[in-house]
Amino acid sequence: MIQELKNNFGHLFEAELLQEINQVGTYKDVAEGAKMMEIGDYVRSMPLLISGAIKILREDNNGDELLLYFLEKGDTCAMTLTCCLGETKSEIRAIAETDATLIMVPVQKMEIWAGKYKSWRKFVFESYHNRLNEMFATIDSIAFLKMDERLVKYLKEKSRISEDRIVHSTHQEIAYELHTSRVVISRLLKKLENLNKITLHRNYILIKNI
Amino acid sequence: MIQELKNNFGHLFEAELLQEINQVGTYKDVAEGAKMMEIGDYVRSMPLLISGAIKILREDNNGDELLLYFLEKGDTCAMTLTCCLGETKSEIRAIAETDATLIMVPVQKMEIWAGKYKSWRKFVFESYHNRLNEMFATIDSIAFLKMDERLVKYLKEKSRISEDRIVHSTHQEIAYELHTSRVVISRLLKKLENLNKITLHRNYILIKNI
DNA sequence: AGTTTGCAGTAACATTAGTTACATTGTTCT
DNA sequence: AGAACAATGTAACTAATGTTACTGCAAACT
Repeated sequence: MIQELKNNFGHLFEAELLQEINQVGTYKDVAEGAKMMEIGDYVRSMPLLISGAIKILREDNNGDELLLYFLEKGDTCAMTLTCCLGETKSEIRAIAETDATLIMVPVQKMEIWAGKYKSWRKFVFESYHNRLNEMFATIDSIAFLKMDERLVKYLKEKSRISEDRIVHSTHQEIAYELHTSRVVISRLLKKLENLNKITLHRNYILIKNI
Repeated sequence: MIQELKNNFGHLFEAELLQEINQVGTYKDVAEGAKMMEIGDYVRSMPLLISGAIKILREDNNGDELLLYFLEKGDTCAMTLTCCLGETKSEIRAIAETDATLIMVPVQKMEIWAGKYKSWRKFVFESYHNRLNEMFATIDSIAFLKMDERLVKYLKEKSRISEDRIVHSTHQEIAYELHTSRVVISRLLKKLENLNKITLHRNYILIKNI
């Protein structure tokens, strides 16, 4: 198991820290679709993502969802970082986008390592930084783009994340994640199909050249 | 000067750290409207906000702006935190919303203190956490609210930040920050006035009960 | 095979937001 | 005062998005 750890985090952490992570961390496999964190949850351990992808969602008062961003291997969840320390609740929902493997590190270690290892501090800071930048990108999309452009970005990203030219989503699911209605998505997808950029099928979409 | 530092950050930092901050930090006053950071800037020092408020803006390719959030006393700019370490450029613009006072801390200290002082680590982590939460709130507004609701939130926040029931903005300025057109803002403001929630004047708006 | 269910296609319409154009009213400058 | 300018008010229109309602089709179930 230490090998996977080294593959994904070896360039970041020194051998000693890798050892520690391997000792105290527990490996965990999650299946696609599994809910890994819910809004309001208290977090007691920190996940380091070894493989797969996690999608991070936000929800409003009416239960409407919005996709914020994806986490990929080498990432961690910024939310847990201070939830752990600060005893605050999660503001977001995390769901496995694909099957995924992760290492769960106990909360206490996080702060100890932050004092002990410079590389750990760097990792934590950079994680925050990356999450912030993803949030900026998300805000750009919502604020500056129209729905058709957001849809194209969504399809590209979804395809990239799953390493598959087929996006396995229904129109309704896409509508949820972009926070719009199914009819709107169907309409825009049909336009993309007419432009020969995608091909529509039941339950999946083939990405051609977008 | 050490007194102001203690007032705002005394509950966070131990005496020794306060001393260090006071020694290496330089106090700086900025006037309302001053541009404190531009998109693409490299950041070489970290600001701790003593008084006043800073607005943080995002810009798209066409030069259209969007207000992200405000920083208030006791806050710091999350962007600088890793820009300093990572040598990356700023993704945002910072403009003094009111006259403000801040302490500029040299970059190098930031990492040194992170290893040395637990309270500093806590502060930095919490800063990130707060910024992330503000980003969530911003995304909620953009994604889930209609323009009239966003406008009401904006006016409330603006009034709160400046501690003034009068918002000194033109319709055009508001339109920029909410990324819409002046006509739309004028229209919605007029509705709010008809609902007796505000009173419109040239160059300013009186907040009554929103 | 027949029924039920979920997904997708589409028309028709409502609402919200963005755009253009122009009038009106203060302010500032000379 | 008169000219020039900035801010606001409003109408009329367009575009984008959201909503309702109904259709056909495919998969799943009995």
